[in-house]
Amino acid sequence: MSADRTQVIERLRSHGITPTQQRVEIAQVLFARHQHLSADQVLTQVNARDASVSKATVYNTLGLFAEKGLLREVIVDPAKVFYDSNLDPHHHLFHMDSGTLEDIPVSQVNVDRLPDLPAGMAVEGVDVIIRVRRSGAPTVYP
Amino acid sequence: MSADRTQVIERLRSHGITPTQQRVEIAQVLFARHQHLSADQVLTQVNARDASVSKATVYNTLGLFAEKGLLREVIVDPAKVFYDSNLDPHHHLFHMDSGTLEDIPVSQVNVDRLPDLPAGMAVEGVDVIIRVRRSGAPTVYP
DNA sequence: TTGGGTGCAAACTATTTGCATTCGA
DNA sequence: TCGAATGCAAATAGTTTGCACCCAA
Repeated sequence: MSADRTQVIERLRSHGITPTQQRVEIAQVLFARHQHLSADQVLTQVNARDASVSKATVYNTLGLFAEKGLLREVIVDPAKVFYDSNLDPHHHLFHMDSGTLEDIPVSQVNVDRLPDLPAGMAVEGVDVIIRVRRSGAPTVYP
Repeated sequence: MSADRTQVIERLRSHGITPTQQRVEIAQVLFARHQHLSADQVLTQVNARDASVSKATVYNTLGLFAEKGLLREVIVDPAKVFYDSNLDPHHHLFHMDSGTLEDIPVSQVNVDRLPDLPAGMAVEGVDVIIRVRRSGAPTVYP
Protein backbone atom coordinates (compact mmCIF):
# COMPACT_ATOMS: atom_id res chain seq x y z
CA MET A 1 0.00 0.00 0.00
CA SER A 2 3.00 2.29 -0.21
CA ALA A 3 4.80 3.58 -3.25
CA ASP A 4 8.30 2.42 -4.04
CA ARG A 5 10.85 4.36 -2.04
CA THR A 6 13.31 4.86 -4.86
CA GLN A 7 10.64 6.03 -7.28
CA VAL A 8 9.30 8.47 -4.73
CA ILE A 9 12.74 9.93 -4.11
CA GLU A 10 13.26 10.38 -7.81
CA ARG A 11 9.91 12.04 -8.12
CA LEU A 12 10.69 14.53 -5.37
CA ARG A 13 14.08 15.33 -6.89
CA SER A 14 12.54 15.90 -10.30
CA HIS A 15 10.33 18.54 -8.75
CA GLY A 16 13.20 20.29 -7.02
CA ILE A 17 12.40 18.95 -3.58
CA THR A 18 15.13 17.65 -1.30
CA PRO A 19 14.09 14.13 -0.37
CA THR A 20 14.43 14.03 3.39
CA GLN A 21 13.31 11.07 5.44
CA GLN A 22 9.98 12.48 6.52
CA ARG A 23 9.16 13.90 3.11
CA VAL A 24 9.73 10.48 1.62
CA GLU A 25 7.54 8.86 4.28
CA ILE A 26 4.77 11.32 3.54
CA ALA A 27 5.16 10.92 -0.20
CA GLN A 28 4.98 7.15 0.06
CA VAL A 29 1.63 7.36 1.76
CA LEU A 30 0.25 9.95 -0.62
CA PHE A 31 1.43 8.42 -3.86
CA ALA A 32 0.56 4.85 -3.05
CA ARG A 33 -2.61 5.50 -5.00
CA HIS A 34 -4.97 8.26 -6.03
CA GLN A 35 -6.65 9.54 -2.93
CA HIS A 36 -7.90 12.57 -1.04
CA LEU A 37 -6.42 13.06 2.38
CA SER A 38 -6.55 15.82 4.94
CA ALA A 39 -3.39 16.86 6.75
CA ASP A 40 -4.63 15.05 9.80
CA GLN A 41 -5.24 11.82 7.91
CA VAL A 42 -1.78 12.01 6.41
CA LEU A 43 -0.29 12.46 9.86
CA THR A 44 -2.15 9.43 11.17
CA GLN A 45 -1.29 7.20 8.23
CA VAL A 46 2.35 8.18 8.17
CA ASN A 47 2.83 7.50 11.84
CA ALA A 48 0.88 4.26 11.59
CA ARG A 49 3.59 2.90 9.29
CA ASP A 50 6.64 3.38 11.40
CA ALA A 51 8.40 6.69 11.24
CA SER A 52 7.36 9.55 13.43
CA VAL A 53 6.71 12.83 11.70
CA SER A 54 5.51 15.90 13.53
CA LYS A 55 2.28 17.67 12.74
CA ALA A 56 4.12 20.82 11.72
CA THR A 57 6.25 18.91 9.25
CA VAL A 58 3.19 17.31 7.69
CA TYR A 59 1.62 20.71 7.14
CA ASN A 60 4.83 22.19 5.81
CA THR A 61 5.40 19.26 3.52
CA LEU A 62 1.88 19.17 2.12
CA GLY A 63 2.10 22.88 1.45
CA LEU A 64 5.43 22.40 -0.27
CA PHE A 65 4.21 19.49 -2.40
CA ALA A 66 1.15 21.47 -3.47
CA GLU A 67 3.28 24.48 -4.33
CA LYS A 68 5.66 22.33 -6.37
CA GLY A 69 2.81 20.72 -8.25
CA LEU A 70 2.96 17.26 -6.72
CA LEU A 71 -0.42 17.59 -5.09
CA ARG A 72 -3.61 19.42 -5.79
CA GLU A 73 -5.37 21.22 -2.98
CA VAL A 74 -9.10 20.69 -2.93
CA ILE A 75 -11.18 23.18 -1.01
CA VAL A 76 -14.68 21.90 -0.44
CA ASP A 77 -15.03 21.67 3.29
CA PRO A 78 -14.64 24.86 5.29
CA ALA A 79 -13.18 22.76 8.07
CA LYS A 80 -10.15 21.43 6.27
CA VAL A 81 -8.17 21.20 3.07
CA PHE A 82 -7.92 17.96 1.12
CA TYR A 83 -4.81 16.99 -0.80
CA ASP A 84 -5.41 15.09 -4.00
CA SER A 85 -2.66 12.87 -5.35
CA ASN A 86 -4.43 12.56 -8.68
CA LEU A 87 -2.88 15.14 -10.96
CA ASP A 88 -4.86 14.35 -14.09
CA PRO A 89 -7.42 17.05 -14.85
CA HIS A 90 -10.66 16.05 -13.18
CA HIS A 91 -13.52 17.30 -11.08
CA HIS A 92 -14.92 16.35 -7.69
CA LEU A 93 -17.97 14.88 -6.13
CA PHE A 94 -18.26 15.76 -2.47
CA HIS A 95 -20.33 13.49 -0.26
CA MET A 96 -21.72 15.85 2.33
CA ASP A 97 -22.91 12.96 4.48
CA SER A 98 -19.53 11.39 4.93
CA GLY A 99 -17.26 14.32 4.19
CA THR A 100 -15.44 12.33 1.52
CA LEU A 101 -14.40 13.17 -2.00
CA GLU A 102 -14.66 11.25 -5.23
CA ASP A 103 -13.06 12.02 -8.58
CA ILE A 104 -15.09 12.72 -11.68
CA PRO A 105 -13.35 12.30 -15.02
CA VAL A 106 -13.35 15.45 -17.11
CA SER A 107 -15.12 13.48 -19.78
CA GLN A 108 -18.24 13.36 -17.64
CA VAL A 109 -18.59 17.06 -17.01
CA ASN A 110 -17.89 19.40 -19.82
CA VAL A 111 -17.08 22.99 -19.01
CA ASP A 112 -17.32 25.13 -22.10
CA ARG A 113 -14.39 27.44 -21.93
CA LEU A 114 -14.00 30.24 -19.59
CA PRO A 115 -15.20 33.80 -19.83
CA ASP A 116 -12.83 36.52 -20.94
CA LEU A 117 -10.78 37.53 -17.96
CA PRO A 118 -9.67 41.02 -17.02
CA ALA A 119 -6.36 41.78 -18.74
CA GLY A 120 -3.25 40.69 -16.90
CA MET A 121 -5.04 37.88 -15.14
CA ALA A 122 -3.99 34.27 -15.44
CA VAL A 123 -6.11 31.29 -14.57
CA GLU A 124 -4.53 29.24 -11.83
CA GLY A 125 -7.15 26.56 -11.85
CA VAL A 126 -10.77 25.70 -12.42
CA ASP A 127 -12.60 23.69 -9.82
CA VAL A 128 -15.90 22.00 -10.42
CA ILE A 129 -17.46 20.57 -7.30
CA ILE A 130 -20.71 18.66 -7.19
CA ARG A 131 -22.11 18.39 -3.71
CA VAL A 132 -24.36 15.42 -3.07
CA ARG A 133 -26.06 13.84 -0.12
CA ARG A 134 -28.34 10.88 0.48
CA SER A 135 -31.71 11.94 -0.86
CA GLY A 136 -33.91 10.78 2.00
CA ALA A 137 -32.29 11.97 5.20
CA PRO A 138 -30.68 15.38 5.18
CA THR A 139 -28.12 14.16 7.65
CA VAL A 140 -25.03 16.17 8.36
CA TYR A 141 -21.92 14.15 8.82
CA PRO A 142 -20.49 14.36 12.30
CA MET B 1 -26.66 51.30 1.07
CA SER B 2 -29.05 49.28 3.20
CA ALA B 3 -32.13 47.38 2.19
CA ASP B 4 -35.56 48.57 3.28
CA ARG B 5 -36.35 47.39 6.77
CA THR B 6 -39.92 46.37 6.07
CA GLN B 7 -38.99 44.43 2.97
CA VAL B 8 -36.25 42.62 4.83
CA ILE B 9 -38.60 41.64 7.62
CA GLU B 10 -41.07 40.29 5.11
CA ARG B 11 -38.36 38.34 3.41
CA LEU B 12 -37.22 36.72 6.64
CA ARG B 13 -40.81 35.82 7.56
CA SER B 14 -41.42 34.26 4.16
CA HIS B 15 -38.50 31.97 4.81
CA GLY B 16 -39.74 30.93 8.22
CA ILE B 17 -37.26 33.06 10.13
CA THR B 18 -38.33 35.09 13.13
CA PRO B 19 -37.25 38.65 12.37
CA THR B 20 -35.41 39.72 15.48
CA GLN B 21 -33.60 43.02 15.73
CA GLN B 22 -30.11 41.70 15.05
CA ARG B 23 -31.25 39.40 12.27
CA VAL B 24 -32.85 42.36 10.56
CA GLU B 25 -29.70 44.43 11.00
CA ILE B 26 -27.62 41.67 9.47
CA ALA B 27 -30.09 41.10 6.65
CA GLN B 28 -30.13 44.80 5.80
CA VAL B 29 -26.40 44.77 5.29
CA LEU B 30 -26.39 41.56 3.28
CA PHE B 31 -29.32 42.29 1.03
CA ALA B 32 -28.45 45.90 0.25
CA ARG B 33 -26.89 44.51 -2.90
CA HIS B 34 -25.31 41.40 -4.34
CA GLN B 35 -22.04 40.83 -2.54
CA HIS B 36 -19.71 38.31 -1.00
CA LEU B 37 -18.95 38.83 2.64
CA SER B 38 -17.16 36.83 5.27
CA ALA B 39 -18.63 36.53 8.73
CA ASP B 40 -16.05 38.96 9.97
CA GLN B 41 -16.90 41.54 7.34
CA VAL B 42 -20.56 41.24 8.18
CA LEU B 43 -19.79 41.79 11.83
CA THR B 44 -17.79 44.91 11.02
CA GLN B 45 -20.36 46.38 8.66
CA VAL B 46 -23.29 45.70 10.93
CA ASN B 47 -21.67 47.33 13.89
CA ALA B 48 -20.49 50.23 11.77
CA ARG B 49 -24.11 51.15 11.15
CA ASP B 50 -25.38 51.47 14.67
CA ALA B 51 -26.65 48.36 16.35
CA SER B 52 -24.34 46.09 18.24
CA VAL B 53 -24.48 42.47 17.33
CA SER B 54 -22.20 39.89 18.85
CA LYS B 55 -19.84 37.74 16.86
CA ALA B 56 -21.64 34.57 17.93
CA THR B 57 -24.95 35.94 16.70
CA VAL B 58 -23.47 36.85 13.35
CA TYR B 59 -22.19 33.31 12.88
CA ASN B 60 -25.43 31.78 14.04
CA THR B 61 -27.46 34.06 11.82
CA LEU B 62 -25.38 33.51 8.71
CA GLY B 63 -25.62 29.79 9.25
CA LEU B 64 -29.37 30.05 9.67
CA PHE B 65 -29.81 32.22 6.58
CA ALA B 66 -27.75 29.80 4.51
CA GLU B 67 -29.71 26.84 5.79
CA LYS B 68 -33.01 28.56 5.00
CA GLY B 69 -31.88 29.43 1.51
CA LEU B 70 -31.43 33.16 1.91
CA LEU B 71 -27.71 33.01 1.35
CA ARG B 72 -25.34 30.83 -0.55
CA GLU B 73 -22.15 29.67 1.12
CA VAL B 74 -19.11 29.92 -1.08
CA ILE B 75 -16.11 27.84 -0.11
CA VAL B 76 -13.02 28.95 -1.96
CA ASP B 77 -10.65 30.10 0.69
CA PRO B 78 -9.57 27.58 3.28
CA ALA B 79 -9.38 30.44 5.75
CA LYS B 80 -13.00 31.50 5.71
CA VAL B 81 -16.45 31.05 4.27
CA PHE B 82 -18.03 33.69 2.06
CA TYR B 83 -21.73 34.36 2.07
CA ASP B 84 -23.21 35.32 -1.25
CA SER B 85 -26.42 37.32 -1.33
CA ASN B 86 -26.88 36.63 -5.02
CA LEU B 87 -29.22 33.68 -5.28
CA ASP B 88 -29.42 33.50 -9.05
CA PRO B 89 -27.51 30.51 -10.41
CA HIS B 90 -24.00 31.65 -11.19
CA HIS B 91 -20.35 30.76 -10.84
CA HIS B 92 -17.39 32.43 -9.22
CA LEU B 93 -14.09 33.99 -10.08
CA PHE B 94 -11.72 34.05 -7.15
CA HIS B 95 -8.98 36.65 -7.15
CA MET B 96 -6.17 34.94 -5.31
CA ASP B 97 -4.23 38.18 -5.04
CA SER B 98 -6.88 40.08 -3.18
CA GLY B 99 -8.91 37.24 -1.74
CA THR B 100 -12.07 38.61 -3.31
CA LEU B 101 -14.86 36.99 -5.26
CA GLU B 102 -16.62 37.99 -8.44
CA ASP B 103 -19.75 36.53 -9.97
CA ILE B 104 -19.77 34.89 -13.36
CA PRO B 105 -23.12 34.59 -15.12
CA VAL B 106 -24.05 31.02 -15.97
CA SER B 107 -24.25 32.08 -19.56
CA GLN B 108 -20.48 32.47 -19.66
CA VAL B 109 -19.55 29.03 -18.42
CA ASN B 110 -21.52 26.12 -19.64
CA VAL B 111 -21.44 22.93 -17.63
CA ASP B 112 -22.82 20.06 -19.63
CA ARG B 113 -24.94 18.12 -17.26
CA LEU B 114 -23.69 16.01 -14.51
CA PRO B 115 -22.55 12.43 -14.46
CA ASP B 116 -24.93 9.74 -13.30
CA LEU B 117 -24.84 9.72 -9.55
CA PRO B 118 -24.94 6.71 -7.27
CA ALA B 119 -28.56 5.80 -6.58
CA GLY B 120 -30.19 7.56 -3.66
CA MET B 121 -27.96 10.59 -4.01
CA ALA B 122 -29.28 14.07 -4.57
CA VAL B 123 -27.29 17.00 -5.85
CA GLU B 124 -27.20 19.80 -3.33
CA GLY B 125 -25.26 22.16 -5.50
CA VAL B 126 -22.68 22.54 -8.21
CA ASP B 127 -19.87 25.00 -7.71
CA VAL B 128 -17.63 26.21 -10.47
CA ILE B 129 -14.70 28.26 -9.26
CA ILE B 130 -12.14 29.87 -11.50
CA ARG B 131 -9.03 30.91 -9.62
CA VAL B 132 -7.08 33.75 -11.15
CA ARG B 133 -4.15 35.91 -10.18
CA ARG B 134 -2.17 38.72 -11.73
CA SER B 135 -0.06 37.10 -14.41
CA GLY B 136 3.26 38.77 -13.64
CA ALA B 137 3.82 38.58 -9.93
CA PRO B 138 2.74 35.42 -8.14
CA THR B 139 1.93 37.48 -5.09
CA VAL B 140 -0.06 36.02 -2.28
CA TYR B 141 -2.52 38.35 -0.69
CA PRO B 142 -1.72 39.18 2.92
C1' DT C 1 -45.67 34.30 29.80
C1' DT C 2 -42.28 31.69 27.72
C1' DG C 3 -39.52 29.43 24.51
C1' DG C 4 -36.56 30.89 21.05
C1' DG C 5 -32.79 34.31 20.43
C1' DT C 6 -28.75 36.76 22.05
C1' DG C 7 -24.33 38.02 24.25
C1' DC C 8 -20.25 36.91 26.28
C1' DA C 9 -16.46 34.34 27.07
C1' DA C 10 -14.40 30.18 26.97
C1' DA C 11 -13.58 26.08 24.10
C1' DC C 12 -12.20 23.96 19.73
C1' DT C 13 -9.87 22.87 15.52
C1' DA C 14 -7.10 23.49 11.66
C1' DT C 15 -3.10 25.70 10.52
C1' DT C 16 1.13 28.66 11.22
C1' DT C 17 5.26 30.25 13.40
C1' DG C 18 9.67 30.86 16.35
C1' DC C 19 13.58 28.82 17.64
C1' DA C 20 16.87 25.38 18.96
C1' DT C 21 18.37 20.88 17.17
C1' DT C 22 19.41 17.64 13.50
C1' DC C 23 20.35 16.07 8.97
C1' DG C 24 21.29 15.87 3.81
C1' DA C 25 24.62 16.93 0.27
C1' DT D 1 30.65 21.88 7.22
C1' DC D 2 26.36 24.56 6.79
C1' DG D 3 22.27 25.89 5.33
C1' DA D 4 17.97 23.59 4.95
C1' DA D 5 14.62 20.72 7.33
C1' DT D 6 12.48 19.17 11.55
C1' DG D 7 10.17 19.04 16.04
C1' DC D 8 7.99 20.99 19.62
C1' DA D 9 5.13 24.06 21.72
C1' DA D 10 3.03 28.23 21.71
C1' DA D 11 0.40 31.49 18.85
C1' DT D 12 -3.38 32.49 15.45
C1' DA D 13 -7.82 32.72 13.30
C1' DG D 14 -12.20 31.21 12.22
C1' DT D 15 -15.93 29.09 14.12
C1' DT D 16 -18.71 26.75 17.83
C1' DT D 17 -20.68 26.18 22.34
C1' DG D 18 -22.56 26.67 27.27
C1' DC D 19 -25.28 29.23 29.87
C1' DA D 20 -27.68 33.21 31.96
C1' DC D 21 -30.49 36.96 30.37
C1' DC D 22 -33.83 39.12 27.17
C1' DC D 23 -37.37 39.83 23.83
C1' DA D 24 -40.90 38.59 20.06
C1' DA D 25 -45.30 36.59 19.74
